[in-house]
Amino acid sequence: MSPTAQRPEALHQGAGGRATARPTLEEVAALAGVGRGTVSRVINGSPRVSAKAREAVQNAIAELGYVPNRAARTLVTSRTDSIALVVPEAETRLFSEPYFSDIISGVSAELAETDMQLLLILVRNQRERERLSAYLTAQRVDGVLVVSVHRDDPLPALLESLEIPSVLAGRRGDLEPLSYVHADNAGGARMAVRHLLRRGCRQVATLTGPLDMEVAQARLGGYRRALEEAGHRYDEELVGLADFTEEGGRVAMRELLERRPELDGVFCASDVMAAGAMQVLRAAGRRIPDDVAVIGFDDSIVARHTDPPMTSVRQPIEEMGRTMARLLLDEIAERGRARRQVVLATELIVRDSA
Amino acid sequence: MSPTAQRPEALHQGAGGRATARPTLEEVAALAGVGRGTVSRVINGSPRVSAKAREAVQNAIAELGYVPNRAARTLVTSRTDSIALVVPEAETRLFSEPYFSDIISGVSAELAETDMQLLLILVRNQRERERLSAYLTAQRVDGVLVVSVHRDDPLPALLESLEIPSVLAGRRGDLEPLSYVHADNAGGARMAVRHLLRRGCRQVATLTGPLDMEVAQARLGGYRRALEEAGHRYDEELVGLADFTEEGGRVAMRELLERRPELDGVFCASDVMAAGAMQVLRAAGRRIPDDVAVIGFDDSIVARHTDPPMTSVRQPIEEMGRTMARLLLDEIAERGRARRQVVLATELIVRDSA
DNA sequence: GCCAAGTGTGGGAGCGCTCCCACACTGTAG
DNA sequence: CTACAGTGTGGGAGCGCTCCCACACTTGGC
Repeated sequence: MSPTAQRPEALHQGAGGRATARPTLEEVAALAGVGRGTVSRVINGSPRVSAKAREAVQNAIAELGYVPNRAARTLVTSRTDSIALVVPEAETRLFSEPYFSDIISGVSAELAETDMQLLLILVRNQRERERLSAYLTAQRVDGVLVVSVHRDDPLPALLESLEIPSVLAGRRGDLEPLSYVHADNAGGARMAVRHLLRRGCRQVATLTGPLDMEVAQARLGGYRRALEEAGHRYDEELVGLADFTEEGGRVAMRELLERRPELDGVFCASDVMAAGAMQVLRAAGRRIPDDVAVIGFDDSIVARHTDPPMTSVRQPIEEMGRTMARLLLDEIAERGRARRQVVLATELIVRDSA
Repeated sequence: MSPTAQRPEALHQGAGGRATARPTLEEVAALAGVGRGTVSRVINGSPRVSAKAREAVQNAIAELGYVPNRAARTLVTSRTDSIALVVPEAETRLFSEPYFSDIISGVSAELAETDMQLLLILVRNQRERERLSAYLTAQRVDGVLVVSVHRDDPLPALLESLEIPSVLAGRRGDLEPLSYVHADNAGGARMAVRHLLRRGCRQVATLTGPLDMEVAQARLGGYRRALEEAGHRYDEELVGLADFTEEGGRVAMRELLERRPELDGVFCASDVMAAGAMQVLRAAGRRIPDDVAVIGFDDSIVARHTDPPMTSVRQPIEEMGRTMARLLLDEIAERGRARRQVVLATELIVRDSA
């Protein structure tokens, strides 16, 4: 039996193109003339290794092209060196599209320096929720990133009780016990509404997201605060309850227009809602921004393509992804460290709709 | 020493909330009154188990809440039960945004039934390319899905030589040796151009993507074919070379307009290019679609928000993701099976721009 | 000169699985 | 009755690592 035929599934192409078995710690140790323990110490950066031994090992590693076997390491340490990014399916659509890929991009950028791998888990129904629980209970990841949370989402509580390091994008409420990163939604909303007031709007309405999400609440809160600071009364009739979607924006805008035909400004809690609202306004014969000024939220690709181009609040999404990853890595490295909260600034991008 | 203090990192919350060590095969075997081998056979669905033994094992598994340890299994089988989705960073932006999340969504839907996990790998520079090679060489995944390929991309060749099961979204050229799934780009383009001709356009131009990508070539090919089938001459002056981006679309459209002011139709190989082109056309005083009809490709979110709403070619992206996953699972299950190619139909979504 | 503490090292044990060999039982043919 | 194939089963070996104990060798203080 030829040596290469023994375990065909464990072969790989060596540097020379020859099929060779993957080298093990043992082989590295033999080549370097040291014991397994020393090689392991070198690989894991232990300081208790002499310079001479370290060099010999490093040479051997380079020569053999040795790469540690992750499964073997996981088996003994029960670390997995991987983290999960959990995305409730609905969210990939609900959020403006770049949100999703920018978060991923930020997370992945931050992880690039480590040898953590990123697992993507979409949860689209109850069954998959349960699978996720089993998955997490079975400790198959070192930590969890959750892309968005509703107030009654059972996942954060699960994470809390399992004591798995985790970081949320957004929070459930003011007293979120888990670590989270979020944009300054209230501040962004406030900025937007102040902009509307400054340009002379007297009757500023708002289109909200689903109020079981803290983001939606915060944006509504910022709207209210800006109005009250400017001495306006907060008027519930100017608040259109919607759901972040384009169609929702259209419906709510129509109602708003019926209720308060005199409105001259709308702050929308998402760009797509704003796009829907703009269609309705235009259909109703209102000029934008002259009759009604409109501001969106997210500064997504849609904002640049509406007519007129939309003024919108931008949140630093990629930065949020990076920060989430960073917090999570810290929490994994230092189990039981205090949970942390990070708020990132938003920015008003002024275009032509307001 | 209390039993629970022995290996604190290997504890988990049992059903009752009590911290218990994760059960192992051995414990299941003991409870079921059988040997380790029998439990293993039950778990892996071997037919060589008596009904009685199988039932006893299944009860024990349920009672203990046993979940196999993946690392241990990987260590001996050298299967990893995970596949990688490789995304060249640039592409997450280049493609219309839903593309990315729809592919993921399709892949993940198909994987939901299996216990494969999805690893996401973004490659943003040369260094990460090399890390990816090392990663693949170290056999850390059972298969690879590649989101898009350029003609000179070294990755497919690497996958080929490593003989790792893999499926591409798109292909490098006609003779792609790897399995791939792609939309009928040529057919979609042809459909779009025929639509333009049918509505009376006499001078139909096109804006292409980067011609080192097969998608771009195919869409250009479809454009050409439709013209020639209708008895028109293929005129290079009507071809604007661009790069799928909005800014590229603007630039190319301006040049086209200068070269051929009489043009009355444009087929654009992406929606965002079409959006850019529409801006330029409007700035030049052309009415859409009356003076110039415009068609995009992708039917992305942008298409619904341009003014007027854009006619566009839709590709079944989620279905592509599903199909890719399915082909890959087959290839993993049956090593060395023939590579397969799947072409999915495209569809023309008619709105107001043409 | 001795002991104590500190350093670097080798290698056994063991993580939780799958693989496979050996063996005990069937049942059927000779 | 023996022989033999077929079925179901138990458990040893071993995957490649980390952990940790034991040991050799150094150094410094008395």
